[in-house]
Amino acid sequence: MSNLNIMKARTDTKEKIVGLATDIILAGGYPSLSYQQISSKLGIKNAAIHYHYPNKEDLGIEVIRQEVERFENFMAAISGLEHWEKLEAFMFNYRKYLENQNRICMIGASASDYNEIPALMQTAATDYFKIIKNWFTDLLESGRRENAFSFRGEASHKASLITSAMAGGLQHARLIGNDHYDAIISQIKLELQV
Amino acid sequence: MSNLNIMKARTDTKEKIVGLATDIILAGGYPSLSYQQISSKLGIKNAAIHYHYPNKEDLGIEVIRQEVERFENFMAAISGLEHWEKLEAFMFNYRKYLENQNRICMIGASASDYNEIPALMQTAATDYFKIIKNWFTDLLESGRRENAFSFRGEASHKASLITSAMAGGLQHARLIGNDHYDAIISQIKLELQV
DNA sequence: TTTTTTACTTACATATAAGTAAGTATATTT
DNA sequence: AAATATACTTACTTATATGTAAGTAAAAAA
Repeated sequence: MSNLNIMKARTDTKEKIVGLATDIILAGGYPSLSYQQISSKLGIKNAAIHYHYPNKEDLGIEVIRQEVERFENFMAAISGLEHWEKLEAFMFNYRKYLENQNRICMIGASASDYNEIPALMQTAATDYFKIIKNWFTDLLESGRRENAFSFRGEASHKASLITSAMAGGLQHARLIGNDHYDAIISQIKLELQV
Repeated sequence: MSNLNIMKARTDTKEKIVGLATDIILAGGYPSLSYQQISSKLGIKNAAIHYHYPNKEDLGIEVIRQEVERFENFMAAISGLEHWEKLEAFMFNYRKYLENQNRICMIGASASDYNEIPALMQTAATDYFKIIKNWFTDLLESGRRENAFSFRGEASHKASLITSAMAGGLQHARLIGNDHYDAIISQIKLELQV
């Protein structure tokens, strides 16, 4: 019991650092992430962050790793749903970024700052996007086979279109409002109807 | 004659600064833009840039202003074309970013760094995107009316989908290769066919 | 109870960023 | 020919960034 609490205290700061770092990256990109912002918000010193994550790259990699982990858990959690339900769940999950002060998704943040992030983050982001794109391709392919979705052309092309439209839509919503994102979602769904 | 040359020399550095700044912003975002990079490439000193553009915001605004100007010239130049030709021209023009070392478009760069750019750049980017989206909406609407395009739903929704997919596609191409962007373009065109 | 580990803080090093003030050579205008 | 404007450079200021080395209090292990 006291052991449990201690374990919690031990990892509390470390977890909070990653949580805040994630937030900052989704709001302003990896280059905008600074030890100052994190330490001041947590009431600790910069060096405390370096203790847990020796350099910024380590922290950035951990942020992406946890994001991938979250998505894998999400995929597992909705694996039993119908095709349309899966699609809706994915879109609903994505829309949360918008509601959280116009955050964008990790893929979009990594891609737009691709030339400014360390090599290991680049490959981690690539791997992450491949997971998402493959998941979406499978969903579209099996959905069409079972007559839940209707669309022309290759499922992988359609998956490219939809994932990039969603990621781009989150970004553009910052410029012209959240309606833009919602319009994209409704258009995607409309065009998948049988 | 000598007057012309002098005029050219007078504005040469200033133009080169904006050109380089544009390139840097499309490659790494506005926060990655530094006076050092520009001055070293042009063989001048940082203060020379401050002479032409007192602060970074002035330079950033001029970059967007010139980008909008270019797009307006482009729209004017292709205004006489057929619907499909206009669409192809727009997509071809966009694809040049990819070929130029995976640059992204100005809208995508502004949107992903939205929280890191000055307020005047934010509104300039918003105005720019509205111009593009309206142009695209008009193209789709008149194209459908004249039976060149076929699609379900509202033209403005379809325009949102396409513009965000293209901007997002440029970014994602950095992660998984240019085929991703080409797949999006071919899917968009396939889905517009009558 | 002594030793060691954990999770920090203090203090500092180093780099790079934007921005400014004052000086200067050349070209242009008067 | 003298005055002025242009397009810079030199030299400096200030702020902020990542990162490191050494010290420390409390908890855990031996």
